[in-house]
Parts: sequence; structure tokens; C-alpha cells
Amino acid sequence: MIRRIAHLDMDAFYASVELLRYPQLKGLPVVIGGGRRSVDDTLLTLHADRPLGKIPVEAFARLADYTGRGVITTATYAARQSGVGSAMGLMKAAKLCPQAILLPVDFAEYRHYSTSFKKIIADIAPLMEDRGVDEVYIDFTDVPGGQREGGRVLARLIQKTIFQQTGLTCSVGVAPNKLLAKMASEFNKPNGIAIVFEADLHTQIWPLACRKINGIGPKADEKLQRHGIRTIGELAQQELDWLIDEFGQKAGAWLHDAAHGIDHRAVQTSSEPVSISRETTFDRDLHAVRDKAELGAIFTQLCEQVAGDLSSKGYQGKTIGIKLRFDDFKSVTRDQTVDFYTADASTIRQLAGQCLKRVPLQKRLRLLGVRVAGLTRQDSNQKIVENRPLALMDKALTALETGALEPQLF
DNA sequence: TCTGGGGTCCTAGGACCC
DNA sequence: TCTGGGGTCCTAGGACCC
Repeated sequence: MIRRIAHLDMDAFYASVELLRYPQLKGLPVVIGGGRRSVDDTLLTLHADRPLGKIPVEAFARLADYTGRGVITTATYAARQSGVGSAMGLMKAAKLCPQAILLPVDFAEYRHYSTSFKKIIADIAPLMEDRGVDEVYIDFTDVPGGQREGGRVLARLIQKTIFQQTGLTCSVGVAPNKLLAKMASEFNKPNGIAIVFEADLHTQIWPLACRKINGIGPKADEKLQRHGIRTIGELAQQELDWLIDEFGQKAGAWLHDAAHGIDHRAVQTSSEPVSISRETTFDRDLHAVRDKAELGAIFTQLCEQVAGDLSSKGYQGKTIGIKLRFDDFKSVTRDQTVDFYTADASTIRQLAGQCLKRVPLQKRLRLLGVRVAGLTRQDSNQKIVENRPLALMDKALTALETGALEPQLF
């Protein structure tokens, strides 16, 4: 048995889900983007007005009508022809491709399909790692068929089953580890399968740009390019010591391994969250003093949402923090760790409020966020203390004075 | 009218303890 | 009196990913 790891990536996931609902949009420039502004009323009406497939194309909102601060989440191929793409501001996109049809992001619908395709996979190959709405890693090693043709047979089975049951296509890469599998899944998009063996490193991986390595982003790539390193093969030629000098112990060693196709990470079937947060970008930049009331209401709402998320997921936390983004797009964070766990909205609001006081607020704000970290499960035996530590201390002192507790117990 | 929202992980300095 | 390390926790910022 050799180790075979698959990476499965749904093809243009959001757009594909939308096309299942609105087949009449096939081939047209369509942009899916976050936005809760003007056009949304139209769009929400459309979404409520089923059967959706019957809506004439002219009835959809046009990108040109959009006003707001949303960005593109997904653009169809026809829209990309006009130069628009992921993460671009919708206002800018509207100038490049005004005739594009704009759909609001419908996370509930995508999550529904996400749950479906993951269940299909897990029924066939139970060692599956969730990597977000449209991606998973799967350990093929011990699954029947997982070794045949390097994993191709099992990959095809999964692909076919997902398509039959959801109408969606995906691409799969199968390789000796996650790192290579992730790269391989991009080789034959859409609806493709790519099989990579260790021996293929030189021919299939080394010619690729460094940026294709999951974990090398724009900053690292730019730095590599400054040293004339553009391909993974060129990266692999670098001395380990030099990489460590340039990128630090951990990152340097990781770059060296990655370039040589080495990755020992296991497929993780479950994980615990580290933090839970909510943030929002305002319709317009807000001033801390002049818009105090509006800001305060949003702040409280964010705290309530975080508290709601904590409760519904069954967590509580002891590090409460805020995030601010100013009108110049610079961000700051402040956080505070207390010696009790909470999931209570007003407690979070109060602690987050203390964090906010530590930030100078001259510039106008465009974003506010609230975060709770240091999480533990609510049903674990961690003590939940809703009130101040001082109250705890009061209680303890009283207990001491009345002789209810022996001093050495502290 | 540039630039969303929800995450993870790493680094680096300071506090504090052994 | 002077001079150490190591380990952990906290905080702030930043890179990166989906």
C-alpha cells in the first residue's frame, strides 16, 4: 500500500449552483457578489419568487445598477472575458462589464450543496478533511479502489456519484500527499482527474510557478522573484541554510520541503475552532464621535451575533477582541484575556468595549469586528463565570472570613 | 464611489515563573 | 552579587487561504 491522498475541488462552485437554479444564465456574463445594497431588494424578490428557472434574463439585476462596497466572489467565464475577477470591487467591475448579471451570494444554498457532496464522499471514503465550502482532502490509501491506477478509479467513482446526485462537477488530484494533491487537482480543470506519483516531481511540479504551492502568497512570491526564483524547480535548487536565513527557521525549512514535494501532514477528519468572529464593513465610513450612536448599535449587534454563534456551536471563550479598519484601509486589533469563559452577549460587549477604548479614533472607520478566542466547549467542565473576577474574589474572601474555606485551598 | 467576511498559523516582544 | 536559560501566556500584526 502506498500513501495516496486526494484533493477534490468543486468546479466554479457558486456559479455552478446558481446555474442549476437559473439555467437560462448559461453562457452569459454573471457576477456573484456580496452586497446588501440597492439591487438586493430586487434580487431577494427574485430569490423568493420560485420557480426560479422561469425568470426571463431581462428581469435579473444588472451589475451596472449596483451601488455599494461589495466585491466579486465568483465571475463566470463570459464575465472574466471583460477583465473582471474574484475579489474585485463591484463598482469597478460595473465599469468593465456593466451588462453582466449580478446575483447576490446565497450562502445557505451553497452550504446545502456543500453538505450534500461531502456526505457523498464520506460515504465512499470516510477519511475526509473539510477545507471549506468547496474543497476536501481524502485519504485514498486504504479505501477499496484507492490504489487502482494510482487512485484514478476511486476518483472517477466519486466524481460520477457527485454529478449524478447533485449535477455538479469537480476536479480531483491524487498524489502521495496533500501538498501535491492540491496542485494536481488544478491540472485538468474542469471535471478532470490528475494522478501524480513521487517520480513525477521533476516533470510535473518543478516547472510550475512557486505561487502554485498552497502557502506561498503574493508576499513570499515577490521576495522569491527578487532573488530570481520563479519556478518550484528553481526553489528546489536553493540551499536549506540560505532559505532559513532569508525566511526564518520554520518558513525556510517548509519552503525547502515543499519544493521537494515533501509533506507529512495527515488528513484530519475533525478539528476544533480556534476563534469565532463577526465583522462588518459599513455602507459609509463612520466617525467615532459624530456617528457614535450608529457605531454603538452595530457594535452591540456584532457582539450579539458572536454570542449567538458561540451558543449555537456550543463554545465559550476567554479572549475577547475587536478589529477596526480605518478609511485608509489600515487595520488594528485589540484583545483582552479574562480568567473566565463566556458566551454572553453583554459580557462580550463590555470587554470588547474596553478594547475599543485602547484605540485612538481620529480617523474614520470603515469596518468593525468582534472576535472571541481561547475557546472551550460549553459542555466541558470549565467553570462559566458570567460576572467579574472581582465578584469571584469577593466570594472567596467572604468564604475565608467566615471560615467556610481553609486558606491553603487558594 | 477601489479593496467582503470568516478563518488559521506564525512571529516577536514582554511578563512571569522555575 | 551577577548572570543564566527555558517555558508558557498574552498581545499585536501580518501572511495566507477559502
